[in-house]
Amino acid sequence: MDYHKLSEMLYPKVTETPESLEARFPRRNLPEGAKVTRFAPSPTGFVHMGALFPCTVSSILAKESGGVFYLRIEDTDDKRAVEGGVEEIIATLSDYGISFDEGPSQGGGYGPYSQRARVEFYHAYAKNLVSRGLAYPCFCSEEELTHMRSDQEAQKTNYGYYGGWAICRDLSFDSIAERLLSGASYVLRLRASHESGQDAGTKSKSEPDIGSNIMFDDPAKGRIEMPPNDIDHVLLKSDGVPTYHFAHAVDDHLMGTTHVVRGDEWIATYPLHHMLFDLLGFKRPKYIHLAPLMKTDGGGKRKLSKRKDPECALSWYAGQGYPVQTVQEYIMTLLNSNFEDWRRANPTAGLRDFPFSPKKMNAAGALFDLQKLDDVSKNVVSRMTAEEVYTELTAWAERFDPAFFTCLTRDPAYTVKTLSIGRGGNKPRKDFGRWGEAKEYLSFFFDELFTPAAPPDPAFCKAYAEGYDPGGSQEEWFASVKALGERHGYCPDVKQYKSDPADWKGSVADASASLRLAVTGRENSPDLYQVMQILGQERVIGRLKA
RNA sequence: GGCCCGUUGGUCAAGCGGUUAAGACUCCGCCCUUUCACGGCGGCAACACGAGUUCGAGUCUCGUACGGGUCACCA
Repeated sequence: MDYHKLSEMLYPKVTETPESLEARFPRRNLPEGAKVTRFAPSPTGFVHMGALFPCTVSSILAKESGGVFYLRIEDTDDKRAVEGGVEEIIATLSDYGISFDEGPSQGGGYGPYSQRARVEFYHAYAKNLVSRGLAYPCFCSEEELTHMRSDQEAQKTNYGYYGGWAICRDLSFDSIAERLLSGASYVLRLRASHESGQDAGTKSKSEPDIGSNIMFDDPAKGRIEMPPNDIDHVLLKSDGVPTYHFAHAVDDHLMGTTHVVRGDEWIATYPLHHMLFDLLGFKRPKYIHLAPLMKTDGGGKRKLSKRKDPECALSWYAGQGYPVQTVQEYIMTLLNSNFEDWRRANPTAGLRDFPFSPKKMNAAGALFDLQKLDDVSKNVVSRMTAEEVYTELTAWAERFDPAFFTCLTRDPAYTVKTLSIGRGGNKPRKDFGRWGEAKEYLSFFFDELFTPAAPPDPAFCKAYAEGYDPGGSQEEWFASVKALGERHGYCPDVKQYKSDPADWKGSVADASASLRLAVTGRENSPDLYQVMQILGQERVIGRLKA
């Protein structure tokens, strides 16, 4: 077989060669240790949790090493493309603090940055492989492949196009030429081995190829050892567009990627990638495989699903009113086990300052825990200033709760005051973590949201209202609560009350509880004195007497 | 079915041959406190199972069970 002649027949118009491409895309000139990483989504427009994880890791790895992080659109499957999807992806990631050094919108020296625009590159390498006898056209139809699969199942042999099952592997030149002339469609397959078909297909299982296994070291998973690839995988689909595998090899080589971060569902295809890089003469990148996010379902765990789980979509967090920073912090918490400790030690430090370590990543899939997310969020919100909360809260309300938005923005200074209670200092309040929760928390500050509740001791409330003096200090204020409470049968000293409860109706704590319920309509509220100050004399007295 | 990965309290998660097996979330108790929170202190609660290697195993090896992934002209 004259493979060179075959390659010319298959790709007569291809003018680029591996040599010309190597010359066009020289190795990146970067400092020692700089990592080049990428985010490579399909242009569906959606970024989901499962994608944000590897994306975050890639971004961090590049940034902290002074390397390059770029966006590459994997649009080889035209069924998935969505209008405006790329812009949507960029905008979403920008919200989450992730930006690219190179990509389809801003360009860069290693583009184009979408795979459809790179087809000639793949063909140059494909032609080269064919001319070296390492790839061949396959004319099998979908039906034939389906039959093959069921035969393999019946024979309990491994599935796939390999060895003796690879019927197009040894087609003669004339036979290929004839089919091409008749316009038959074909895919280009890798010739995974040169063994004669029969041997490979019937190799005895009791004689494994000891020592021929390939291995790689994954920082997250440790050393992984697998048998080498023996499947004649498809390299170019019948429309000439590459499969993920082939595009991965060509693109990541040409674009100088040093570290590939991806989900661990890709581990199974590693042997193919290993083989492709070797055959093409490329230096293999380092791989970091991340375990999938899990969630409890019924009794067991399962992978977080794009289709079934709303919390998989990033938009869900926006709708619930989780600050972006919460999601970022939570991702870091799941990604690196020492992040929480670091955060406690550095409560105000920026996320970028965290020393991320790929080795600290967990090998097993983490369970996505909404309760934990709430806790993280409360901490995040408690560290914000009242003005920051105001800005984010109103932005959320404008989109998701217009009525609430109207309340909040009617008097911005007033709203900021309500948000200031218990904020700042070493022990900030942690009343809410989601903007959706803030409405409930703030309800009594706005008359249209206020729901009155009957206090246990209306007489006391009324008496208190009669003598209410809004001008006093906090100390004077609570001295007056104690004094009036005592006259109504409430012990001014909680400890004394506890040791001798029989003599009293309750303690000053119960007196306060009555006032709180009357003024706020709730058993929980921030510091009552400050609440009353903000509400103003008229509203306080009105509610106490109601 | 083949191949690969995983399994420490309810959840997340340290641990790398010798530890009283960290810490966080949840829950419970106590303290602080005018209230509500915050905070502090304490408690409940774990190495999937079985062999082996070793003076000694959560840590190494093998097997079993369970969970997950993958085996497309999808990525």
